[in-house]
Amino acid sequence: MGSDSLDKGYEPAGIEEKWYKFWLDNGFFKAEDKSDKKAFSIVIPPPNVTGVLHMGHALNNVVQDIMCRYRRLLGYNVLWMPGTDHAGIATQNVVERDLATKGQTRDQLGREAFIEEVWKWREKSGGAIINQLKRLGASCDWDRERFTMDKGLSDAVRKVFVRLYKEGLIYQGHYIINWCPRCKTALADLEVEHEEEDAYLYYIRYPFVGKKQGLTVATTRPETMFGDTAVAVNPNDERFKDMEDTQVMLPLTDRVIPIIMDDYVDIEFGTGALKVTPAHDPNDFDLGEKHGLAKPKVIDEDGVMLEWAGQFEGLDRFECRKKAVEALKELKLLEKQEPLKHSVGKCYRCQTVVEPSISKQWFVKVAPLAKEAADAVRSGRTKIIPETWSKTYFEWMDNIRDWCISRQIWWGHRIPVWTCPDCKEVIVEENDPDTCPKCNSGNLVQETDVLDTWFSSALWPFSTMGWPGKTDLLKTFYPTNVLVTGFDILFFWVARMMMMGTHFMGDVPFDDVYIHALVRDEHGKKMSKSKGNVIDPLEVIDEYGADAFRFTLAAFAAQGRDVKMSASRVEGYRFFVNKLWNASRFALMHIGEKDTKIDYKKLALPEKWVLSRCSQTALDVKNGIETYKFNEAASAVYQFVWHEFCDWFLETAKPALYEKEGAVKRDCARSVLARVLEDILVMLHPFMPFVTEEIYHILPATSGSISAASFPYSQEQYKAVKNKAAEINMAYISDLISGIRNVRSEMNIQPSMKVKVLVHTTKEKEKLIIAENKAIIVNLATLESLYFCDADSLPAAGASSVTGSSTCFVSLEGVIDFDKEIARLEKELEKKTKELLVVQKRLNNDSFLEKAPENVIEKVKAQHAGLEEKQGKLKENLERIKKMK
RNA sequence: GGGCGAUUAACUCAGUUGGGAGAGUGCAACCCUUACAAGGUUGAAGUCGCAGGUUCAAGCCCUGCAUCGCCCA
Repeated sequence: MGSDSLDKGYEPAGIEEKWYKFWLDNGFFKAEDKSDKKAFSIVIPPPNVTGVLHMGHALNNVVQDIMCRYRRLLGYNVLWMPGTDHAGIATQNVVERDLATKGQTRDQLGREAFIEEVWKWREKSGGAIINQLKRLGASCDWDRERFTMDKGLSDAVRKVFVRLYKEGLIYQGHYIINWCPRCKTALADLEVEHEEEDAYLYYIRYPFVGKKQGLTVATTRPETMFGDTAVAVNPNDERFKDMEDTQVMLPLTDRVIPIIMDDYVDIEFGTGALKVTPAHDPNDFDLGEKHGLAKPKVIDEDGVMLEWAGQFEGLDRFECRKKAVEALKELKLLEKQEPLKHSVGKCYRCQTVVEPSISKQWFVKVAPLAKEAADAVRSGRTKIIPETWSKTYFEWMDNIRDWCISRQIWWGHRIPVWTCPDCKEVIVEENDPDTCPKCNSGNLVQETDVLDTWFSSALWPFSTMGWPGKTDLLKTFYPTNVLVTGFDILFFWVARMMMMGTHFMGDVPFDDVYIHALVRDEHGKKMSKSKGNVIDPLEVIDEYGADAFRFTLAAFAAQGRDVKMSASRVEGYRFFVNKLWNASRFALMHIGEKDTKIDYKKLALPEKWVLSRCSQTALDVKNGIETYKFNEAASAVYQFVWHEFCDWFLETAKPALYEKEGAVKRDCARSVLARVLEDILVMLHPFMPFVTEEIYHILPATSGSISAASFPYSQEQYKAVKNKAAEINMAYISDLISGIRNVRSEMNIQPSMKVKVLVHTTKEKEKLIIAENKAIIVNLATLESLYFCDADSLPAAGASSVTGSSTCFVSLEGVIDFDKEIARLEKELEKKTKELLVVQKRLNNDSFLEKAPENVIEKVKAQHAGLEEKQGKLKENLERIKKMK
């Protein structure tokens, strides 16, 4: 195919859709349940079914896609398991909002009808994110897409619940939990986000019984005072000794409460006296348990004050705070209020301030599970990358609290627990029971709560593969090779998968956990709707193409650092895509179907060099991907393609390609060009799947899809083409050319003007290299002629450039500006002299020579010799030009 | 309060067993040379946060400090 068919610039629109469809139609993303090939598997972190693609998803999935596509190129049987989770609270919120627009509530519908509505919503608009992932190029095995509410996955949830219950690891209890008054459900500790807020610390006097004086307590939450059942002080606090049997009046009520002693109380904070509200504060709850206090609830599920609040009953909790403070002021019981920054817990789904509250909930006893899961990382069975996150993981695992798994919502896995109203028997079974096994009653009542969504997500690595069945898929792909995720769900999800995997599968769910960065805006701020700094990945793809976007993410995905994203950065990589496109366009003007065989004996220096560098780059890409250093892989290939292949190889090959040097050289150049371009496409394919597929199909000697190609350079191939000498010699030639170019530029020689150059060299080897590559030098330095000269016939008026042991004299034909050349040489001489001094200093240091390793000393000596030679030549040239003047 | 991390060129960041400070963008000069002006050539630019210490040698290891960020309580 000729270059006529290729546009001058690469236009991703249309091309991306075409190839994505092609891949799907040809089943390139399908995993085999059983195969002789080596297996590689990843389960996708299931996005919420309500979710839309954001930058975090984009980075997360691009990283996974790079690994999966790379492994396919290596010939692996790859499973990338996709799916979504049912996001209990979030989804229920969405559907309830929908209903509200129609003036309906879920209570009006009733549970069953409501759940039907949710399923309908899911069919219609759920999982939009799946199609958005496809725009990114994600090569998931879509036929296997899973949803946490699917039958199979729900069965797994039941099995796990029942087993944990029977093992005594799930229990029901009356404890203090985090309650969201808007979502009207309990939340796990993790689901509460703490935020610093400006508030007040209120100092309230609780009078001693029958007296005016009293004890002053400090609190940020005066509305909870109605639930106070004690005031606590530290027994070591001098101020309160002898108060053991004293009682105080609870203001605004007619109740009397005791003063208790407990060294939990912080003497320094506030007044040293702590009001104790066991029903609405986790720490107070513990105090209440310890001291046998009553635990009256004063705030209900809607955040409204209950009966115990007396005159304030029926008020919203925050309204009550205001009113209670006013009332205290009037009674002169409010001594003062001070501004205070303190952290307020909010619901992670709706940002409502959570209310700690006592209620009956289901819990998982996590300590035994956490131990197994933590040990798996301690022993190195599962590696967390970057390693520093394992500290965070241990910190949490070692101090873990029981996990509240029941939610008072309807959308989710209903807890498989039934009670018999007749005999009070509790039945926990995988299959719905019809009658009570104890009394045969048929009036069984099922628990109304559902399970936390994370409970089912925790089973994801094996429930998606058919567990509890003993499937081939599990046999082939469990444990998965790696889990890719952001640190924000390290506890929510990774830790819990580790617990469930080790407990139920007897093996960890993944060998590696790769924790990637957060994507922020270009100023490093977290993207958020309220800040208005959100960049929509789909818009970026529309504007710059998925390949450029993917490459940008990979290039910035350095371990342990956040990715700062901006359109201009993506634009930079679109230029790279375009560069590749145009290099290919150029290549296609020259190569044909027959240019597949390289005659290694006939290769010119740049050809040997580019093959050597290409094989090295492939190795660097391989290492980068396999060690999760995607930025290193990306920059290795970027650097090679742009600054070695395009800037040097293509330029050196042009004379041969344009048939100025005969058929043999032309064919050599063609074959190497074809080969290297193909290698480049394959190694770039994991990063830029679309454009590489497009070009691959246009290349004359390729067939089939690039996604089924082989990653270039096996160990043997690498050894065969890796050529250190060629790299050194080519570096010499390019340095020499750059030296001449520098002279031209500094001396203001027009780029189009051809100049004469004489070379004087003291090393036969350099002379040989220069002679062999004369045409290249002439061409790339824009020379009229290039000849050698002897020491006794050095040119009179010319500017000079030193490379190695050779000096190039650029003829300036009487137009030389002596002062300028002198200044130029002096500047360079100064630079080199400085460098030389540093090196000399080291060599003059006896302890360096004595203690440094041999190879380092050798290196420094060689360096010294080189610098000395260069300095000497610069001096000579300077002297000569000064005499000329 | 506990823990983790960051501080390198104007900007964004690389830099792992300690051994001559790098890239991309931006900037300056010149150039539409038959793949690409979304390009090319050349150039300028850094006491590697501060102060000590270990070492022949420190951006890298140790200690302290400063500033910023995140997580947990």
